[in-house]
This record gives sequence, structure tokens and C-alpha cells, in this order.
Amino acid sequence: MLQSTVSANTAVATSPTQCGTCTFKLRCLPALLGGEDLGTFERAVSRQRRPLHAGEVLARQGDTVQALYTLRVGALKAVIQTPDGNERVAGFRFPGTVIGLAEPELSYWARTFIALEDSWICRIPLTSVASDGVRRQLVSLISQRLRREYDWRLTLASMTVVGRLASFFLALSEYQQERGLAADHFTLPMTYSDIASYLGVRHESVCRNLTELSRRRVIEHQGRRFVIPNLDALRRISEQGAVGR
Amino acid sequence: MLQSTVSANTAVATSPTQCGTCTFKLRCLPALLGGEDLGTFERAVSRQRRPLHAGEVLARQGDTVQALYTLRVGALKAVIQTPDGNERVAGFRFPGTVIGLAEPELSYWARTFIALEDSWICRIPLTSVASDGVRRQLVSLISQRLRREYDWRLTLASMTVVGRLASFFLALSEYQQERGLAADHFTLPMTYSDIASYLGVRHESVCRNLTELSRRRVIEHQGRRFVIPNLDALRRISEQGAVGR
DNA sequence: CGCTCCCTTGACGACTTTCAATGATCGTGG
DNA sequence: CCACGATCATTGAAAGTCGTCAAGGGAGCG
Repeated sequence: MLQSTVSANTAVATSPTQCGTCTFKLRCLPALLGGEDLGTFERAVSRQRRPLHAGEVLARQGDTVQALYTLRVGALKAVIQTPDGNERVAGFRFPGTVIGLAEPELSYWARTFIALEDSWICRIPLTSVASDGVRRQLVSLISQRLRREYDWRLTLASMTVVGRLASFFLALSEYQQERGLAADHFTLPMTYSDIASYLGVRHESVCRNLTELSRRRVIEHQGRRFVIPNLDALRRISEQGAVGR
Repeated sequence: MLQSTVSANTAVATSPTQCGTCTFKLRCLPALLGGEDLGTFERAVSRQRRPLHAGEVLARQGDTVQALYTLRVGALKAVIQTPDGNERVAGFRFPGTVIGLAEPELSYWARTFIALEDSWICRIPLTSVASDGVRRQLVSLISQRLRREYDWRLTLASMTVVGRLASFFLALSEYQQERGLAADHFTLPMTYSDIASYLGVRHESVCRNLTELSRRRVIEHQGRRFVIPNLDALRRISEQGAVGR
């Protein structure tokens, strides 16, 4: 048990070698996408020879945008430099997502994207983004992302730490399910500090609340391997964990 | 002094009557937009005879999306019904913004849009959204909104109440400036409870922190009329008001 | 005038951050 | 193979912030 990872799983991704050739499959894109423009989208993608190794940078904050990317296998984190010199984790990216949706002005990258583990990336040149077919896909993808982002803002703004954690794990679980993976167990590719930074809390708080959830048998974990024996309980916590309306 | 409103000001908007005819002006859209497709966008917009009165609903959560809208004069709030029956303010909309950017799947409205004051609305039929010219505009607008939303999420997730308030007022100030209005004074169209709900805190906290900022001479206010004598101080508070990285 | 909605203030308790210290894990180089 | 350092995870105690409950004031409106 406990062997599947959020980011890499043989049930969804073909082997890394095959991914390197980047034959663009439907499952590589959100299920919502209609099939008509998929061919256009697929042809727009170019292959890549070697994986991005853990810790390597895909795109750096401030650099000029040369292309958009999609993640085929692996996991990324988006990091932003705050004005005071600190770093914040702005988000995570898992297979099937397009990277750079907030940068279509073709100007500069607003965040730095770093591989959390060895990842296979596909490249979407800007020239293809100009095509109407691809643009149609983009409108769909961006607005979808925007809607989720609205929800996350509400969640993070009003929830206690345990509520944020529950929502975070629930989101991971739903993501897994959408990709046809087990909804109740996964291995996190990121550290507690990354999660804490993303959720806007201290890593000690993440640890304490995770321990508490463990004690209550809502989750089980050894290191970064998590099992969720009771998804409904997690759902209840995520819904009730709100304070201050 | 203190007479201009965030939402309505003669310096930017023509008179309501003229707005009712909805001659679509450049200043009605974000400055970033290139001019080439503006004609298409403009022709896509249809006029409206009477204003939306304060408290009236523009679109209701769950209803089928029939059209997108732009706000010409006035102010709206986006409200969402939470699963437990409560209401949360999900956002505010001021003149120059397109309403429905997260609903282009043409499915249903994810939130209810309510007028905070008498507002003039323009309608963008879905048929025009299907055109390539309009879609080009949409990609630009949505991704812009998405980038802002990312920033807001970081802000709200990690800031104390005073930091959130400072950021909120700063955002209002910047919005005013972008529209060529005074950056240092405005009248809020929404209640403290609305702001509190939006920021994910209690209205008592909003009140207390606003009083405190007043005492420190960072802001001045009588009722909902605000003056910001020291924008730099506000900026410092908004940058330092973060907790928990 | 009385009602409703909005704003304000106080006191208390719950939750989180902060500071500090220790243990665990892992990759690297001796 | 083991020692070492670095990163990550864990736990405790103290202080600060914010939510919660309660109460009262003020403005607008029928």
C-alpha cells in the first residue's frame, strides 16, 4: 500500500521514456476539454529530451516568457519573491496542467517554477498560442483555473489551520480521483514548509494539526505517505473549519 | 473634499443617462487592452435602458449564463452561498471590469452579483463571445484577473487583519489611480460587514483595526468617506502585515 | 416614533505565531 | 561503511491576535 504518488503513477502516465517523446494524450489535459481543438493543441506541443530534475528551475521570475508548458509527469512548485526578500510558495502543479496561464501577455514570468521531483515537461511555443484553436482552449483552461482560485481565496481567507489542511488534502484527493487514481492515499512531493507557505501558516502549525488529525484517525501518515481512511470526516472538517464570515 | 466615490465619479464616467446608451469607450476597459480588437468588443456590447438599482440582482448563482456584462457606472458585490447556508462576499466589481470571466463555459453562474448602488450595466451576448476577436480580449482579461487573484490569495492567506485592510485600501487606491481619479480619497460603496466577509474576518475586527489606523493617522474617515493622508505608511503596513511564511 | 441595519467598544477564550530545542532522515565525502 | 552536515519534522512554553458574545449608539425610513 501507500505506493502511489500524487505526481507520478504508472496507472496514469506512461513510462518516463515514452513521456519524453511527449505524445500528447487526452488524459494529459483536464477532462473538461472538448475534443475538437485537441488536435491543434496536440500539434502545438513540442517534445523534450531529458526530464527536469528535482530542484531545477523551469522558468524564473522576471524572465521573458518564451513558451508555455504542460506538466506530463512529476510535480512543480511556484515560488514568488516577496518585496522583503522572503520566498512564498504560490502554488503547486501536477500532471495535466498548463503552466503559464497567468502570463499570456507574453511579458515576464511572475513566479519561479521549480521541480519538486524529476518531471517531464512539454513545451508550447508562443507562436501556437496565437492560433484561434489554442486560444479557445486557453479561455476554457484559464477561466476554469480562475474559478478554482476564487474558491481557494475564500477558503484560505476564512479558515483555521485545520480547515485549510483538510481542504488542501481534499483538493489533492479530488485531483487524484479526476485522474483515475486512488482518492484515499498518496505521497506528497513537497515538504511541510512548502505546504505551510502555500497555506499561509507556520510549518509548526501544519505539523501540530496533522498530528492532531492523525490522533483523531482522520488521516494516517508515515513521513510524507498519507492514507485517508475517512474522507467524509475530512470533508466535514473542511466545511466546518471556517471562522469569521 | 471627500466627494469622489470609488464607483462613480464624473471625471471618468459620463452622466448616467449617457451611460445608459452604453457608448463603449476605451476607458471603460482596462488600459492594458490593445486597440485592435476593441471595435469588435464594442460592437458586441448592447445597451440597457434603466440602471440596476441598489440591492437588485444582476445574475443569480445557479442560473444559466445568458450573457457576460461590463460595469459602466456603479459598484457590485459577488456573493456566494456556502454549503452550510451562510453567505460570503466573494468579490467587488467596479466600472471597467467584465463580469462573468470565470463563467465562460457558458454553464451557470457560480456567484450572485448584487448592485451596491445604482449601476449602469452593459450586456455582452454569448454569441459575440464566440468570435475570435472577443476571445482574444478575453484571454487577456482573464489572465490578468488570474494573476491578481494569485496575489490576493497570498495576501489573504498570510496577513493579519490590519495587513489585509491595508492591502484592500491600497488596491482601491490603485484602482482609482488607474482610472485617473484621486488615489487618496474615496467613499466606500459597501458596508464593513461586506469588507469583513470579503477579507475573511469579523466585522468587529474590521472596525477595531480601522479605528486603530485612524488613531495612528494612517487613514481618516467619517462613516464611509475615507482619506488616506499617508499612502506610504499604508504601503508599509500592507508589506509588513504578513505573518506565518 | 419605532424599526432595522450598521457601526462601535469591552471582556474573555480559543487558536496561532514565536522562540527554542531535539530527533529523524538523507546525501556526501572521508 | 561511517561520520558529518543539512534539511526536515516534532514538541513545549509563552505571548499575541482574533473570534465570540454582549451591549449600546446612531442614521435612515416608513
